Amino acid sequence: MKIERAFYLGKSTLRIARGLLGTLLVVPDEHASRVSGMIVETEAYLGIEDKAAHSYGGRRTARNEVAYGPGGHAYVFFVYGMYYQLNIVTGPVEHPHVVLIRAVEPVDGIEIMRTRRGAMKDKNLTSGPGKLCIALDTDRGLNGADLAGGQIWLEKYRQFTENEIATGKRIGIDYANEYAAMPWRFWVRGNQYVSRNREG
DNA sequence: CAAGTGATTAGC
DNA sequence: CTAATCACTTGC
Repeated sequence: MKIERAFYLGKSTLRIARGLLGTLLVVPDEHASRVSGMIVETEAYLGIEDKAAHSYGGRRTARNEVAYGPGGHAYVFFVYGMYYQLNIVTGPVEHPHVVLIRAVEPVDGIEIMRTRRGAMKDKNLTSGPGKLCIALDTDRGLNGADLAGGQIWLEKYRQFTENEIATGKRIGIDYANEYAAMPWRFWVRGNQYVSRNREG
């Protein structure tokens, strides 16, 4: 069952980032009907105040424009000359909070993911933000896509309890000074598809 | 551990 | 216009 729009419009992006663990990220596919993975790792980016966020200080560019739109849409951007990263926009209009999807566990269409990822061990198929975008074929064509539409969406799948979820600092944002230490990364404890195994 | 990669951004 | 940067991955 598709996640309802109200969920994405919630006040606390941190709660949404936690709540996304265990939901299924689904992309339709012409060969396999659909390709999907269960979200096992997320990071919250808290808009204007967050030095690690693209919208820090109110920065507003062509790239991050969709983050200023209403929650419940995909924000996809390109980085390091090679990789896409998939985010979920949260909160109301003019409130540029997003949740980065850092890792999923393959559920539907694993054969297609193997083809897209090349000669890779299964545990490397979707265990990172760039990897999962290749496996699920989520590129800039999905930037701004409505999660209530038919291009990409999330479904309820599993629930994790408090102690199955771990929290720590975010990855790859050391430039963000005091915000680099904020515990805004969430992951499913012990899951082999989490991008790195470390506490924090 | 460092190279690769090019869109995006800020700063002239 | 130009130069620096970058929410990563892979292969050495």
